[in-house]
Amino acid sequence: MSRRILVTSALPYANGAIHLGHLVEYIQTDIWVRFQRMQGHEVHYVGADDQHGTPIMLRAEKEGLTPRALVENVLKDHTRDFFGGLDAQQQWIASNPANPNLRDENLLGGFHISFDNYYETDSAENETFCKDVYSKLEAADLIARREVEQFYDPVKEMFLPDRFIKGECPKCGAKDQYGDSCEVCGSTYAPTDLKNAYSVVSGAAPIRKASEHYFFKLSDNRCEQFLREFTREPGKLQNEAANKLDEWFTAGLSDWDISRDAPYFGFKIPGTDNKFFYVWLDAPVGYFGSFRNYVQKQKALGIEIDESAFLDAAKAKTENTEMVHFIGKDILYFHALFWPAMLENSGYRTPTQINAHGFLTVDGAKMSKSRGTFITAQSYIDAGLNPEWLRYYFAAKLNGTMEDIDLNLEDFIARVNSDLVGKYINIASRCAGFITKLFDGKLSGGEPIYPIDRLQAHSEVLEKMYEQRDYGFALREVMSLADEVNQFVNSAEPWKIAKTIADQPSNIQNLHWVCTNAINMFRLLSIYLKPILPTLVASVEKFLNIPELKWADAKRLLSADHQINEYKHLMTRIEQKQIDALVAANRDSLQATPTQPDAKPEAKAVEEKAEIISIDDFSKIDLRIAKIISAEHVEGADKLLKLSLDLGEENRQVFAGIKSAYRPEQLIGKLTVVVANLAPRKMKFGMSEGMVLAAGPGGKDIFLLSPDSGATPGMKVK
RNA sequence: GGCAAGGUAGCUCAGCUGGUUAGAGCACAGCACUCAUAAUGCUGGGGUCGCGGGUUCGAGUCCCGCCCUUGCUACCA
Repeated sequence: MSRRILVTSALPYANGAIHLGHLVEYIQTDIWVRFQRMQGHEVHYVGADDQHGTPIMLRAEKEGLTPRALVENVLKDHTRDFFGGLDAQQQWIASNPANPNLRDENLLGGFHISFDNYYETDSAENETFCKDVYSKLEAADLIARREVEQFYDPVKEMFLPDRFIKGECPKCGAKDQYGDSCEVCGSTYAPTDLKNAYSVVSGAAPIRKASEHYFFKLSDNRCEQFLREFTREPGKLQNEAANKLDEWFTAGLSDWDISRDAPYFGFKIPGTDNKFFYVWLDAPVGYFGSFRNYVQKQKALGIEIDESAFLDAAKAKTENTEMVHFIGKDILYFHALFWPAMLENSGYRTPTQINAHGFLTVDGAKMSKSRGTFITAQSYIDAGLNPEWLRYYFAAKLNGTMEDIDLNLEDFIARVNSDLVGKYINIASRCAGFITKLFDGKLSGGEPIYPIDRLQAHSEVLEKMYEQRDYGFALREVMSLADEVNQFVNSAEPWKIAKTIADQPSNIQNLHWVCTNAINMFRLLSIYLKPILPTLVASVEKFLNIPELKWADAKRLLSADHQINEYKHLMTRIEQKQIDALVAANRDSLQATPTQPDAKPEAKAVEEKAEIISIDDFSKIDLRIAKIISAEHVEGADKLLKLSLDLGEENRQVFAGIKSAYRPEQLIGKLTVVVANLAPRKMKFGMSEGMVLAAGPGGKDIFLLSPDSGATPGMKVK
């Protein structure tokens, strides 16, 4: 039975470039979407840029642009990275508006994310939906208003989100800490607890100011009852996701603040002068906005899609349509609590399935600009790397759980080269020559040879794995089938048969049949890989001279006398130097152009320069070279390492907040610089008699100062 | 801190409801083959399954504690 599915990927924030971390999600979704299309299901895959909110407003101002101009620029970049730009997408759709399976894959660029529509949240369609949802919630008495007191920037005349306030940690006194938690001592607190707080926007001291806010009454019984059932419905969420959400029920749901005060880039709340919908309200609604926009565009092409069958609660039920979201584990709450509760109470259909995936690390660590592993989609394409290499590698790692996946660059090269080129492509490469040279490209007939039946029989289990998003399992199976095919060719030894033809002309049939079988096996593997490798398989279809492969084609084999085309290289290998260049490019470009790829504003906040001091002031600080004699973890401390330092004359014990960036064994024997006359400080874990100097924003990016060789412990720094 | 999840060969990962000498791919060593972009096939070395307890005839698999990694923690997005 044919399914009807509306599929979404989370909307990327229009405040920076698409990077490899984003791509995990789009590739995961795209593979699932393409698989469903190959099954013959009706799939509508929509996405959009998430364009509202304070960070975008402020960034636009900094760049001297209107927010609208900024998000339009970003939209161009995002769509270029995903599929080669909106023009390319339109051409792709126009190549066969009705059937995505039959569109010309080569028209898509970027990472071949096959959105049927990619739109924006700052759109008329989205605004209409937001207002409609809101008015229905209001009519259902699910909107509350109450005063909220917040920090306010009197210079900038705006309310400040947590992340735009810094100050001293109320617990340990560390400076320049954000409004929610201290990176030095790890304690969490409210922004109102900060001492000597200042606005990151203007530097002014924020004042407390009250304002009326609008809340979605999530605490209402109707919401809680619904959500408790919703989150535990089988197939709705991964188990671990449902477990995680229980936390919120245990803690008790509280109302959700959905308004923001002007100035704000967003939609005005109906009936107010200066209140806007919080960006997280209009972002998921943006799925609907994009879908409506798509329905209209398709209509212009003469194709009718029944919008209400997908969006209206009652109709979605009778028409049995599905809505499937793909998201990152970090935004589970928004999609599994706020979003369904809003939909349920405003007459819209709720999600059928919410699939959360984990995060991407590169070489086992968080993506880092200083290491060059914060790799943008654009830099990957520009470096001439094949997008399908990455699609394959991610697919090989994805398994349908919320676990993080690691892009190990060495493994990436090895895996793509050996699996894709060495095993799979090699099958066509080693057999096609015989067919072309000896048989004019024509295949033969006969009884199928083992293991071709095994390959065909795998269709079902692979189908199940794709459906469950366990692409890693699917690929292990496919590659082990590819191994069997290579074993088959090795044992059939067509090259030896070819040499016997002169003496025994009848052997030629045998040779023909062996190669035909191998080509058929190659075709079967291609079907199974097609959701992951759309362009490669498009080339395979051309080589085999066959129409676009569908999943059901695995039941059939190529007919006798079928004519194939001459084999040309289908895929090249990755070279180490290409990866080196990619990493280098990401390291350099970020130093040259201070772009802000982070969605989170704190990553781009510039450290304020301190006030001017005299040389006398500086000379008060006694800086000394110190050698780290020992370094160890401190029991119970999240951020600290306990260091023993040799200062020449004496040894000192210092607690340094560098645990997140260094392992103790890395430090032992190292020389560094220490503030020797800092007043000793009693800490929870003992006395700290000095301070080692380090630079960087924190987390993994802390860099200990070290002197050039020749310096010895105790030397004064001046 | 609380919660969710992870920690298995050098690297990346499989190991379902506990059951014989713990698996694969890559890397490494040897052999075979030469049709294929030095690809492929065969053989082999390599693991105290994070640490410590416990349950059991039997634990990588279940329970408890600890350590480490990641994420979330509601007026950040």
